[in-house]
Amino acid sequence: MNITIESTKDLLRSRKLKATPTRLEILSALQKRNSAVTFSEIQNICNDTDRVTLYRTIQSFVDKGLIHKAYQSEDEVHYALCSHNCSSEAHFHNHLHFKCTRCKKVTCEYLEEEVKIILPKFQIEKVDITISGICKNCN
Amino acid sequence: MNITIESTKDLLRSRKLKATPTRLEILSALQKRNSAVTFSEIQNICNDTDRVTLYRTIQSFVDKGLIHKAYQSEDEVHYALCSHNCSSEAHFHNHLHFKCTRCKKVTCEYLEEEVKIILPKFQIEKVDITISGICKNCN
DNA sequence: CACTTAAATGCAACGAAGTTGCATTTAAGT
DNA sequence: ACTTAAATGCAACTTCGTTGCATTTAAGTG
Repeated sequence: MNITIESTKDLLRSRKLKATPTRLEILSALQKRNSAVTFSEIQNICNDTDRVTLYRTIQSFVDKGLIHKAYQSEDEVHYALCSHNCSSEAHFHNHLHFKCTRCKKVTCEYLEEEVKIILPKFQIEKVDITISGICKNCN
Repeated sequence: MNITIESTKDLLRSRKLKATPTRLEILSALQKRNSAVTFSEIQNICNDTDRVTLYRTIQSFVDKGLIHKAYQSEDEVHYALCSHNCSSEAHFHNHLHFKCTRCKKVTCEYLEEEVKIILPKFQIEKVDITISGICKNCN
């Protein structure tokens, strides 16, 4: 499926978000790349948009299940596009976030074999896995 | 092995840190509990110590391998005592951080069966696993 | 196409979190 | 007791994120 401006507008509208220039800019930038973005990268993309608007835009995207937070130990929060089956309620699946120490990109990766975590007598609700190392492209 | 004030002082000195009252207070508080602490909890423990000193104390503890950051998605950074084999270089082992949604405590947990994460063509250097749910005590 | 309205934006101000420089104090070795 | 490098406290500052409010705009309606 090709990504057009119209399809991006429709995506926003389907989540009850107005298709404003700033939102289209951020969302299509995210669609074009395969890695997560930080707030400062979003600021660079939208040079003359007020930072308050950007904070609110990110928040609305998270609320509506368009993006999710992909945390990384030492630095900024990274935001990644949600996949299609991502809803507002369930952001985290059996995927993980990989931070490459060489190219610094944060990507969502999916495991062929599901991770088995056994904690007797605990109830597990959410699992976040963050890995750092050298990514496929840099290796 | 019993934990005495003297043994805590020695621990500090063995890492080339002066055994000051504030440091002893924080470190022995950490030794007494089985869960990680946040900065604001440290502030409560050391009421009349300047927050700048607390920031610097935490930093020195992290630098010297006494504590490590145990991140949690939504809230503050939590700090946990390092185990004995923890050095300044290698903070993260095959353990994970568990945040209980009921009692709010963050604890380090160890897996009997090691987690197997297979990412073909990637080089894995560090793995951080954070889990939320209901802990053993609350369950 | 003009009109309406709720949503989105920009601006100013604020608050919280963490940092830096510098003067003073203190732990610990001599 | 003396010395000195390390640790602390204070003041000031930066950065990050938030809130209130006035203005603008997307998108539905006649």
